[in-house]
Amino acid sequence: MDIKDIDKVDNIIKRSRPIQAGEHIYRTGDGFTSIFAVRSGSIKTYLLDDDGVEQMTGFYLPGEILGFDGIGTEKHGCNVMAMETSTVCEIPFERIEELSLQIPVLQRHFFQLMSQQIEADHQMMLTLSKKNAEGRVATLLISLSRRFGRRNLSPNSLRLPMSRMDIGNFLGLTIETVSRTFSRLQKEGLIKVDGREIHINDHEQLRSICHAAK
Amino acid sequence: MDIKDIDKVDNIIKRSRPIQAGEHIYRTGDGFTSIFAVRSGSIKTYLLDDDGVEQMTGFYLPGEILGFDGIGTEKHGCNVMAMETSTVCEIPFERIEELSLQIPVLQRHFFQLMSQQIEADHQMMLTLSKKNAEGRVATLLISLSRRFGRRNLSPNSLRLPMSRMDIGNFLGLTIETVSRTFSRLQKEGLIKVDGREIHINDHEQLRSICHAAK
DNA sequence: CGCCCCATTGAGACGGCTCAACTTGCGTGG
DNA sequence: CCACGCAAGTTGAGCCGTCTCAATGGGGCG
Repeated sequence: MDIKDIDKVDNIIKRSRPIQAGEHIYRTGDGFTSIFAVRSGSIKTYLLDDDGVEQMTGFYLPGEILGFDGIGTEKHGCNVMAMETSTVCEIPFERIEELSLQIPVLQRHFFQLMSQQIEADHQMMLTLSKKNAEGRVATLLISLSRRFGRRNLSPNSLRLPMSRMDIGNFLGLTIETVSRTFSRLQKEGLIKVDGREIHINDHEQLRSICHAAK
Repeated sequence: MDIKDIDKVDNIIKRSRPIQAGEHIYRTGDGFTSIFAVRSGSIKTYLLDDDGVEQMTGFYLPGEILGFDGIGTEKHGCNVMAMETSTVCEIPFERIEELSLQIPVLQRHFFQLMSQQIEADHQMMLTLSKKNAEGRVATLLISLSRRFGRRNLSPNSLRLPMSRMDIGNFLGLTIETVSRTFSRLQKEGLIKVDGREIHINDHEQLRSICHAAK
């Protein structure tokens, strides 16, 4: 993309105000107008079905993009909440569509982003369907570590943006099982746990227990 | 879309030869060039990870579109196999991208299709994470019933295109549990099972046990 | 007919859930 | 300053649903 194109894209982005922990950016059923890029903080997305069951569908860190649900129906299909004070960029989707017609690489880029989301969701299906508690927790830690590393933060020392409850909800486990699993991994020396502070001692071994095994 | 546009789209579609049961359309790592629309038969997509663990990621029936994985990386991220003799239309993705620049509603349409795939995958995450065996099987049956109905087939009487093995793999259950669950639902009178032939006696009650409960 | 594959059914093992008690950190108010 | 309540996390004991292992029953096909 050349400078002029980047400028055009830049012009349609709205910088939004900070969002407080626990505040929603949008909810299921809200009209779909925009997608969002996380600038700081951390965001969770979750389904809330009729009988009140919650399913976390994703955690989003700075640099990541969310909101691709709801293009089909014009209504958002999930809830989006800040897990801590966060800022996001709002990107009006109609503008993106218009610009995409002029800038082919932009169109390609959004197809790619959505495709990546689909692949990530499929990996998550594998995790939920085929891994035991240790494998699920290890997979989450490796994922977070990689994403922290991409932002030039230490991949070995990280602060979990989410509660045990959220982790359990995301991974299909109870908070008790999450807690016990952290304790076990710590006892085995793979990680060091102090509340939300996690230190990864042995990446290799942690990665090895990500492999599916029920 | 006006007639001329429909014609343009029609011209880029390649009608492919029939594909035999068990034959692959593409595999993980193959270069991404096209998406596919199912014309007849039925198709399954699945991940195959390093240690040989398989995770079914979707079943596709006539009228449905697959292959949105791999746009990001230019390589397909899953395997795609015909479950019975099937025919598909191949739609070269570069052609779609070119046409989308000329026909805005086409671009919108593909964004919508991918968005719907994402929402369906999130629903599947909820199913895998929060439902017990009965709920998972019931959810699959309701989904198939709805999709058969959309094709003007009976929503009450359907022939499963996939084996018990595939169902178990998809739902994160063993074939034994799938089998036992079918038997239990039959004993309760909700469905009638005869191998792959399923008759749904009580839609209402079947739908009611789809609700999450572990 | 005999073989093989798929499906069904049973018995026992085990991982994660449920329920419950206890700890820790934090904010509020006396 | 401490007392108190509250929310989040940890740990233990027992239970339950699904997996594992094994035996048996068809159905299609050479």
